[in-house]
Amino acid sequence: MRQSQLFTKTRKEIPSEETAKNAQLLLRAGFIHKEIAGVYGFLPLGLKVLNNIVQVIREEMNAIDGQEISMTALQDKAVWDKTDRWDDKNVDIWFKTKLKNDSALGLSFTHEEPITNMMTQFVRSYRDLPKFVYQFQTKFRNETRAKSGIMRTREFLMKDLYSFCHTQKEQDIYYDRVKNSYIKIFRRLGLGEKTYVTFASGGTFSKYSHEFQTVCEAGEDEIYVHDEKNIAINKEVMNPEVLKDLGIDEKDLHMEKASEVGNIFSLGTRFSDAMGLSYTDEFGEKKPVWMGSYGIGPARVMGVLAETLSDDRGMIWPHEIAPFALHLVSLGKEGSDAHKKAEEIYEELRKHKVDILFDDREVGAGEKFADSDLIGIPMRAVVSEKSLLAGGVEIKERKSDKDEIIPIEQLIKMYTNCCDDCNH
RNA sequence: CGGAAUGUGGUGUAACGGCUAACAUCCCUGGUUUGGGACCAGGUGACUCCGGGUUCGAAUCCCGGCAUUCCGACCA
Repeated sequence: MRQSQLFTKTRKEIPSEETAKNAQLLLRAGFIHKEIAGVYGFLPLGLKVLNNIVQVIREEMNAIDGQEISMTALQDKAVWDKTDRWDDKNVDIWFKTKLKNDSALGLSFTHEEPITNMMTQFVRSYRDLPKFVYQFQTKFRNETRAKSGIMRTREFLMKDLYSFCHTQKEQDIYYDRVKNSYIKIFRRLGLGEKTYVTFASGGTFSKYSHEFQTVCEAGEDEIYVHDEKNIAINKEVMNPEVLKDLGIDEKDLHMEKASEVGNIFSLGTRFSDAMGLSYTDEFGEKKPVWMGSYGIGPARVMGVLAETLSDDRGMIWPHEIAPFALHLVSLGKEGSDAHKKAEEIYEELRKHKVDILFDDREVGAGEKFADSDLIGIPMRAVVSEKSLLAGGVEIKERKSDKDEIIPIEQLIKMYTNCCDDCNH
């Protein structure tokens, strides 16, 4: 895409009302737009990043036999009455509204009830199980206090996966598959080294659940990290019993602030019992369905990336989720040889469907470099008279200070000869 | 939900209770410049968050809202 066509602009100054680093950076770079406190929209660059995060998650969900659907945001009170989660005494974050005829409606804050209710229409026999269903869907939570930019908001995208199994054992096996899938996802999202499988409260139906916590100053949680075992314990459940269960010595732990980017839960039969979701087994006996639910917040992931993968000049996106594969910067004046060369490179790469941002604007070099660093595309290629004289284009990784001149053909090859091993 | 701070052109800031609300940036015109937000000249843009009150006079003081941010509580 041509940068001259982008409707968003970068800012030099930080909006004074934002103090969270992720919000400051993403607003300055033109990735997000704040509507009200805790409610953010995504602009072209930000939406590309969000969609890339979603795509990584989608691929991994499909890899563990997930089937993608989309449930509704508007919710029927009657369904939620069955688990007693409509009552404000039990769930105090509902946004509630009404139809013209006064029927009560709610805006979804999660989907256990409606999806379990829906599955009663499709699950009858043991032959119908197991099934794994997921979606990317907007959740609404009337938080008493939104905070930390896009990391704790009132309206946000969530990937929620639900598993429906014959037995507890089958459910436990799938739970482990999801856990491994999540580890892979956060590695692909560039957060692998900082994200820990964290023991947390399991609620009513299991001793523990697992949270995926990314070490991050802006995080709301406190976790105790065990470096050798590469796991952590949430402060909420930190006690001698947990240490004993995990065979861990307290002195090997160190406390870190962290942000919860994902969690996985065994739900037992709580929801299937309440909604009447059961199956008939091979002996004609009626059995409850065992369930689990598994969440990841893609927008929060984006916030955590902004917090952890950035420097004083701007963002440093990981390859797989960067808004573009390459930032092509032309320093030549319109009509100059350098500019013409840049145009040629842009068209050539576009022909090969390489997703690049082309800075074709008529502004000073300094401004282009500053914007390029702020936007944070992993690779920058500068075309100028100077670079052409030196033999081609100057390429530089965003995360590095070293640049290098390479022939134009080599640049084209880098982005068009893609193989399984490369990240372009 | 308890506590605190802050609301002034699009953005960032300034202005003793007293002149036409100032400066920078952004934006527009023209010129110059082209490897780290460069320079010159001119120009547009604000009922100072809203509603009351005090005063000869309010951006400034008082009261009430609303909004934003932070701390705390809350977060199957």
